[in-house]
Amino acid sequence: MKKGERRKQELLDIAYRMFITRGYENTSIDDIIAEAGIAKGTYYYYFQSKEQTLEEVIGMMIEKEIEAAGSILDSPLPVPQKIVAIIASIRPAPEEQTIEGALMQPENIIMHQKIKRRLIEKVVPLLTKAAEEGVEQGIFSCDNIPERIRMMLVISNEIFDNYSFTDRDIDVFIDITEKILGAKSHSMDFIRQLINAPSV
Amino acid sequence: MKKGERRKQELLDIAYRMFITRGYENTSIDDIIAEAGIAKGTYYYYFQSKEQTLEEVIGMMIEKEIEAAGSILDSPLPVPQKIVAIIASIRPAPEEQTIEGALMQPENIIMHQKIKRRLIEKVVPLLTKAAEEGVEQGIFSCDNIPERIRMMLVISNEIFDNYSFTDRDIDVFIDITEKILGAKSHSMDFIRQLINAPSV
DNA sequence: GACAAAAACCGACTAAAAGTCGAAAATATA
DNA sequence: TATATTTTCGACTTTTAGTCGGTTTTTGTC
Repeated sequence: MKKGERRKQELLDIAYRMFITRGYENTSIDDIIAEAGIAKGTYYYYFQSKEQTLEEVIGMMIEKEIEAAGSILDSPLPVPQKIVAIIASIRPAPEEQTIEGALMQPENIIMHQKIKRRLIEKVVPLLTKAAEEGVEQGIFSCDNIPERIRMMLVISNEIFDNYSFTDRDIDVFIDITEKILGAKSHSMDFIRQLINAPSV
Repeated sequence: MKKGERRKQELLDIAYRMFITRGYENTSIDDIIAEAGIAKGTYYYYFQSKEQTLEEVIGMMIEKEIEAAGSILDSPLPVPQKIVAIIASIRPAPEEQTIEGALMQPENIIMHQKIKRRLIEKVVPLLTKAAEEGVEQGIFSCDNIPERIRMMLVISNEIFDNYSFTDRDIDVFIDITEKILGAKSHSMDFIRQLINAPSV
């Protein structure tokens, strides 16, 4: 009764790899089962549909990212750095965005979109905690924290994922972030360094 | 040499209607040609692919919406009202969102996403003009206006399109909008009425 | 170890849909 | 009328998701 679990995981791994390399739409079930060396029927023994597979693959990705975000939350970083680090951590990992740039490609809108949605749902509570900490410390000053956090996430997603952003975008993002949370002006300028530096 | 144009328009109209009612994914070429009473070959005489049809259908929609937005821009409304009215006007028309709610349904992510992208590109310049007017009048105070406008649009899209939003979302949206543009606090409270009232 | 039940696996088959193509019909042009 | 151009036709190909009845393998039980 354990073999099944292993097989399913194997299939999920293959699907994951293929989805992010060639894209969800460009990956056929036949591709997956060829790679796994199994028959159609076996595949459908483990999954109800291709879309359900996607759903589970995304679940896997999210889990990992949330885990990473959680450990940042528990770290001893200053609150603003924590928040920014968490936002940065939920950005698709390099291998997920660079391999043929599949994740952002137009043919992968669906996958990309689904990831974003589910990630936001999961991350809002974490960031809310961090922001509340900031309010207690007097660094931030605002109400309706979860709603504000969600809007921050929406902005950072759209700006940094979809468009080639400029320095002015960053300036505006920093300004807005400070104002959304009621932080002191320029207190989050450090974001600029984070963005400019690590793009190797 | 005119019959072709009419036929193409006819097909675009049918495609438009079907895409927004049953969704892009759920509409087959066969559906479209059955409705039009023509053969496959004829369809492909006018369109290279299904996706190109979608692209052109979206083009049609955008055109109309931009036209409406443009006339708002030229109206004698106060600047803040102008901006909000334009943002409201680019929201999918009632017939586009309510018929089976197809536009927002998960199976229509692609279409929805494409519309949003292209609409933002087109609307940013218009709203930028309005906002600049506001700065000249001393109602707003900010730099990097196009970038700020884009972020406003991103927020309003995400919040109002995708989730069932709450009163707190609206409060936060108003607050953020004021701060993004550097408007006086509570100067944009009128947004609340617009949202609560006209949902008939 | 025998054996039955459950789990895992197989692959030919179906169905739906996008897109192709060569030829026919309609229309314009000379 | 003859010819060229535009428009239309529909059978055909290809690709892909998903089904199904049957077979093999694994597992628990006596």
